[in-house]
Amino acid sequence: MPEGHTLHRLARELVATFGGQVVRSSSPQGRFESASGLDGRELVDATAHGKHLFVSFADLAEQVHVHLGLYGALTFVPEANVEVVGQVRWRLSTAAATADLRGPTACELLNPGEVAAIYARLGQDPLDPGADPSVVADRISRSKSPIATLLMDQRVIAGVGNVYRAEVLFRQGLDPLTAGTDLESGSVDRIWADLVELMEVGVDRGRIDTVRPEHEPSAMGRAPRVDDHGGEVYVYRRTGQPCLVCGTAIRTSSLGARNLFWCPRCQRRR
DNA sequence: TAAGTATGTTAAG
DNA sequence: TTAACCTACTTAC
Repeated sequence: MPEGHTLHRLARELVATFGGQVVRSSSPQGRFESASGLDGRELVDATAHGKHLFVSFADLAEQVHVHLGLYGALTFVPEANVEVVGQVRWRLSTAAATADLRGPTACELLNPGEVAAIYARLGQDPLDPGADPSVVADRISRSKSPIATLLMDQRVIAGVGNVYRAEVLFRQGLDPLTAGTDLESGSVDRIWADLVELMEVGVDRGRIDTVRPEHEPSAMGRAPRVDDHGGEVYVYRRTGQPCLVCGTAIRTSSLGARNLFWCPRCQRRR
């Protein structure tokens, strides 16, 4: 679930569900000690940058910082008095709704300086309308690291995870191991534009769909297929299966302890 | 019941 | 580069 689009969607849902309302706040699991200090306060706003979520309350300078990590989740139920199931780090609720946070890497109350420090170390977010893609292009064009590594580096681009990385490289026809310095001019701009498009779709749908209409399995005479992660993709976790465009078996390897997926025929070094 | 897996990040070696 | 961490779910034994 948690690449950048997920956090932006959750920020939107938090505002829609609790914005401007006095909320109950608790930590059923007990591991978010600041939760009780937020009880009875008005939730003012929730924003996301990259994979980080920030929640603010009336008359409180500190903000709650949430990072979902690999398997954290924030789920909403349109009811009050919901039974606690499993490990719930933070629960927000009103008479009309309950939100439960499970398994986050981070759930902490941060002062303005600490929040600023997180923003300072993050790169441009494709989902931020004010983002400056030229900063990203400069940085990538000067790096010898593989484009696959650079795309996942949150200091360069904030919010891209393993699925968007694999999919945008396929859509751009790029070999994942191409060095940043070897990318032809304009490549990074096309990657950025594609990420903006794909991630905006991700926020709207709550899933990662990257397959163009002409390559949909249904359009190719095959049955529709949706991966466990909940979207329709070209290469992510499709190891050994035929490429939706050329039929070549999708390959996988490990790069920096993360799984890499690509089509050896459609994705060439240039 | 245990092991393995996952869309992530940090700190230790 | 490796291990550790946070949780739920699937698969193996």
